[in-house]
Amino acid sequence: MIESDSDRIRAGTGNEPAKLARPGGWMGNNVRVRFAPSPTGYLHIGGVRTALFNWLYARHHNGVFILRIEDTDRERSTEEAIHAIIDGMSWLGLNWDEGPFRQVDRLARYNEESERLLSEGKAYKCYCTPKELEERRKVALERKEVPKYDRRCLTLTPSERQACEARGLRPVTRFHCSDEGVTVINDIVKGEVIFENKNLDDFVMLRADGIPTYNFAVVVDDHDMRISHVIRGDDHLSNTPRQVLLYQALGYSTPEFAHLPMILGPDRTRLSKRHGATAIEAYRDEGYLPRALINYLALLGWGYEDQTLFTKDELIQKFSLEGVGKSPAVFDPAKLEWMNGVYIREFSVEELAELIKHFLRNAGLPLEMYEEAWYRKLAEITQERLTKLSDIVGLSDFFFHRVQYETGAVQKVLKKEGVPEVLEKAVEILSDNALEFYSYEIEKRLRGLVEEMGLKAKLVFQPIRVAITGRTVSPPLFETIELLGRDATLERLGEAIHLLELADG
RNA sequence: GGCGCGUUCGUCUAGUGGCCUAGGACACCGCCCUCUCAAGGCGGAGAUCACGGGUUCGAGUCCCGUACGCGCUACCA
Repeated sequence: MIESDSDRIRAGTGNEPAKLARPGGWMGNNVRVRFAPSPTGYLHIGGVRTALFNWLYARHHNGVFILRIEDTDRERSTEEAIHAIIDGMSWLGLNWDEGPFRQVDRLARYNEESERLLSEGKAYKCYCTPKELEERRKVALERKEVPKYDRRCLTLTPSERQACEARGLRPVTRFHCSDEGVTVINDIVKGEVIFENKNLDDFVMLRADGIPTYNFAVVVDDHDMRISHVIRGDDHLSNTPRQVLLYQALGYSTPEFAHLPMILGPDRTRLSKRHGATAIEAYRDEGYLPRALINYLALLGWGYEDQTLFTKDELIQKFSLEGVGKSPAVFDPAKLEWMNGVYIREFSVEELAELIKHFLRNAGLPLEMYEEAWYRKLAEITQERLTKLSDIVGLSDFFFHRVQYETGAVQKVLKKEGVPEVLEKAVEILSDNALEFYSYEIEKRLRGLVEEMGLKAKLVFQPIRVAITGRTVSPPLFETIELLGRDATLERLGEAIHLLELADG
């Protein structure tokens, strides 16, 4: 999907507006949507959900999905974050048709539109310093007044302006909002929302260094990129009237808006770093599957009848903005885990074996100890026990190194009456060369032992399990023995017997 | 403070005026299966649809108010 990150990122470079492909005219539709993250941190769950809804909407309508990096915050934007976004989207299979565009590459274009507004008297230069602004805001707040910019620079005379310039003050450009009337947003998910213009103030559209602020850049970009539907988090709803006013001032037609409800943490505040792993990479590293993440995230804010499991194609086919709910959703890791397990169980053993090896390798285990076929068997016996792929490590690391007894396992299982005898008999059985070392044969013989000793099966199998795995919980015993191999099994049994003798003496 | 949005089982949701004595999924509990853990099967508990008023023959569904939560109110996005 990505030919070369750097090439892609440069796609919008130049002093001219980025070249934008024509809409997919052959289908006769013009749905063009975008995901526009700011690269100020990693790609998080909330962002992915927004990206996903945009992507689904585009794919459902055979439209165009655009990736745009909103990097106008020069302080906090990083190249690293841009790569994290690109990698994350690629990994999830949320492929984009145009971009990634970067706003820093389009500075000349914002400036051009800003000049136009300036010359039409719809915007003005403001020389107030951040410090002064901050001070006035504080005072207003103390007096319980609404902290609004007082427009003192709106009426600056040319000579006053010159005086400011002479003092070395670098102006920002403010958009002049009308106090009259109302701005109505017809939001696809929220419905009609009415804002009184008098509650808006003259916000900064171009900073002193010529870099646009969000509200301005987003409008120019969405227009230039001919975005038909702006689908984004509803934290942007309150900003929408400012943008609509800009659309009108610039003579642009407005797109459709669809504001998605937020994703919340368990404390019901917007999901963030504070809530633990929210970076998409963290989920990838823990062994969550893209299809599980996508399925789960699709259900956060959207639903389709009673269905909970969806393939990507079904999602594309069934998704609609009308099906998006209005209220925020709490992110539930437990349900994601369950769903991930469901998808893990759908893999063939060949597929799962490959995935599993990757995680074992990352854990530093010596993969070369075993052959291909061995890993397929491992996959087979662990498949229904995995909820995340990384679980494979804790479930099977004992195959790769000496037994480390789990705390309590020895006391609870091994140091019980009759255990040495059980283990010794097991050694006897398993060292019999007439025994073909396959789980089925092993099971037959060991069950014979159970019968012979007249014990409950558990009392025979649990000691053996602890002896060879060090744990009270493991994959099925007979398969585990087969996979461990005769030598290692006998060795471990022997060690356990020895351990018990020492304890006795 | 102002403005905006939201409110159905613990969680995600179905529900668009009568089919709702409110359905499904996760989580939880019990039973079955069973060498452990899972997976699977069966069953259970869990929501006076935030609260209060209306409209209507009839409201979770429409209207108004209140409460609570969240968001915006930056030379962040």
